[in-house]
Amino acid sequence: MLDERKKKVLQAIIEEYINTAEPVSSNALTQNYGLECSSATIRNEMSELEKSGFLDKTHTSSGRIPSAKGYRYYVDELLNDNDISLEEVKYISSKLETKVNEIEDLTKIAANTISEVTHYTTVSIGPKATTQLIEEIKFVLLGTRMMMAVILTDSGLVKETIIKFDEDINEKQVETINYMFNNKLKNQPIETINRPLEEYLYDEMTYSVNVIKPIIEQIKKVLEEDNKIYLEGTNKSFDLPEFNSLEVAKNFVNILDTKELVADMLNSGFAEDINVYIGEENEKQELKDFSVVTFKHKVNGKDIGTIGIIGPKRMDYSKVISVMKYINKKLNGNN
Amino acid sequence: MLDERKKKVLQAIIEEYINTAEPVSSNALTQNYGLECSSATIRNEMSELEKSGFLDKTHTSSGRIPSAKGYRYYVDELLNDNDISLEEVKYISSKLETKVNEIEDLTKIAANTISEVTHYTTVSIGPKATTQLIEEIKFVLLGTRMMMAVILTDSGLVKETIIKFDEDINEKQVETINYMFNNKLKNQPIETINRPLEEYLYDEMTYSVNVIKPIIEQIKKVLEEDNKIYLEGTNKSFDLPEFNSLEVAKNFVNILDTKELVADMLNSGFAEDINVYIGEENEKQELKDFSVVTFKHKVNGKDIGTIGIIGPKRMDYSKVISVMKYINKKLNGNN
DNA sequence: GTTAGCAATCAAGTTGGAAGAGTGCTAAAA
DNA sequence: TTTTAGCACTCTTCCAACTTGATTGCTAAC
Repeated sequence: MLDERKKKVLQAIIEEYINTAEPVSSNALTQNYGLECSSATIRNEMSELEKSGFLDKTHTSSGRIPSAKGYRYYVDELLNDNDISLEEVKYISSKLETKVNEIEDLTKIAANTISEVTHYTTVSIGPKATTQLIEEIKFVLLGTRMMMAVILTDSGLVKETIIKFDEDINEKQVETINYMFNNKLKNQPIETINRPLEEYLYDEMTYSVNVIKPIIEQIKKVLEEDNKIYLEGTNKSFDLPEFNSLEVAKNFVNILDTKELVADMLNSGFAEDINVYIGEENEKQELKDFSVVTFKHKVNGKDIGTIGIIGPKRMDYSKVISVMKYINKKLNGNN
Repeated sequence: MLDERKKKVLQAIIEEYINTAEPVSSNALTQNYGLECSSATIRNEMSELEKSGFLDKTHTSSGRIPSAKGYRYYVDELLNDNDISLEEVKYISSKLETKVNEIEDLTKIAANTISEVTHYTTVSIGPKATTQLIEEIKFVLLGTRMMMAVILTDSGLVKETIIKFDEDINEKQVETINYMFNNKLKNQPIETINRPLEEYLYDEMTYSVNVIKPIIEQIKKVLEEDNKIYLEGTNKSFDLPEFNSLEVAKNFVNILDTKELVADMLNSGFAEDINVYIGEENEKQELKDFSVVTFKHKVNGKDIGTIGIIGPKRMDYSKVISVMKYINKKLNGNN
């Protein structure tokens, strides 16, 4: 589709623009990109790349900037997905070796690492519990009218919640509840919790609806609720030249403040891939001036969490994708 | 110190400036503030207020803006701390009636409510566990090498943490650990956990250091760590005219991104009061262009959480303080 | 003590070049 | 046929001069 030199020119323009955030002139490319021709020739190539829609101009006599189509071609065909230095590899490895007790902390550490290495803002979210199996469910009495339920899923996710009662509960009851719920739910998919209330009561008439009902309701609530979203390096974005525009800065803060938007953004990608959404490719209008790169990381074949970068369309896709690939590999390797 | 008319003029200037964010001219005050005199007289008063340090000018022929001293006088002497409408009272009451299972959720809801009513950004943090008594401590086995510890404090705070072991643990051991730790720590202040390792082992030699040590370490860690900080309405600040300055916006994002700074800010206030820090009154340099208002809310005489507003020095102190007082009262009442 | 009137001050917006960066086109060279 | 040099043209950016309008401070009269 594009001949070799056009590819080279396009790649050079995109990389120069990523570095400088300024429209790229034909002259700028003759200096450092090893294109064996004059600026006039490059101008001709640029003109044709513009006609084919890979480049845009801000005004008649300006240099070129990549179009959405240009970025897309770059991401699909031209980028180097191993753009990661030895120092970065070392830094990432040491960060990921941090001992964690909860699997969600791993996601947070990975998101923080990505933000540190790429200098972009990252967002992350834990896994939806609903995709998993209940491995174990435990109840602990706290005081006399309060109980904690701890649910362990097959991929090591731990969810806990407090349940309050209108009547006193004793240790004996808790023991039976423990037995009963594990009996019904152990190694079952999460939605098993939705069985009719009567089924819980059928075997164990000893316990009143007043006890069973709040337990089920609260467990359902905590398993179905969206996970918390963690932001890392919000301020890093504010060092980018794009953020000299107040409108851009404000949109960005609005996006990060809208948790549902961020959650949708993170949940929409395909599980197997690194997902790249460039500008208008984002489903959400609000994101049209930004690029988003996300990936879900897995342990034992189960989704553990999703991490995303929100940055300018002029994002360093090579670096971002390289780092994400490396981290993804490391996380899977580290089981 | 200030005669009645000067007070009136100062109050009028501050309130006008809070509303408009523009330097206030002598003319502007003759319109709406019921000062029975001409602009020339007001100019004379303004001139004297400036000499005493209550007002500043941005340049020789500009209107006046309040100085830090002016704001301080306003907060201490002039403001109306019952500046709250019936709608707001209703809204707040309904929000605070939300049923919560964890006491920290109450802090979050209150912070969110304050942000909604005042249109400023709020930050909130849970109580430091270290100020409380351990009411109960429970251990639950998860799998074979993982345990969850749940600690309940006397003010109803629940902390939980996961502990991993290098050797298998059985239910019998968990039972004894439960007994042993409750025996040593129940109704004790949190720092009791710091007793020498040998003391734990003295009575119960059955358990190896390999089991006891990670438990103690992890519990200490989780009790001592700073609570999560929650932000509400970050984007609300970006609608303020002050945030048309990129520098201000950037500083603001940097502040919110620095969790330690926000935590210090929230933890520094006095427990009994609503604390107001105007501009340079803030301990932290970074906050010198902002005002911070914080309060700790209590239940049963124990600190439950701290909520703060970060906004421009031109903050609507009347509204903010009125709302905080009302919420504080409500939270204590609702126990 | 208060006020009207007016000169002085200063920010902010407007205008009009001048400078500079970059393109597009043409015609010559390879 | 492809590449290149040269040059006119376009458009942004910067800056200085000027205009406008808001507001004060002062003075003299009320």
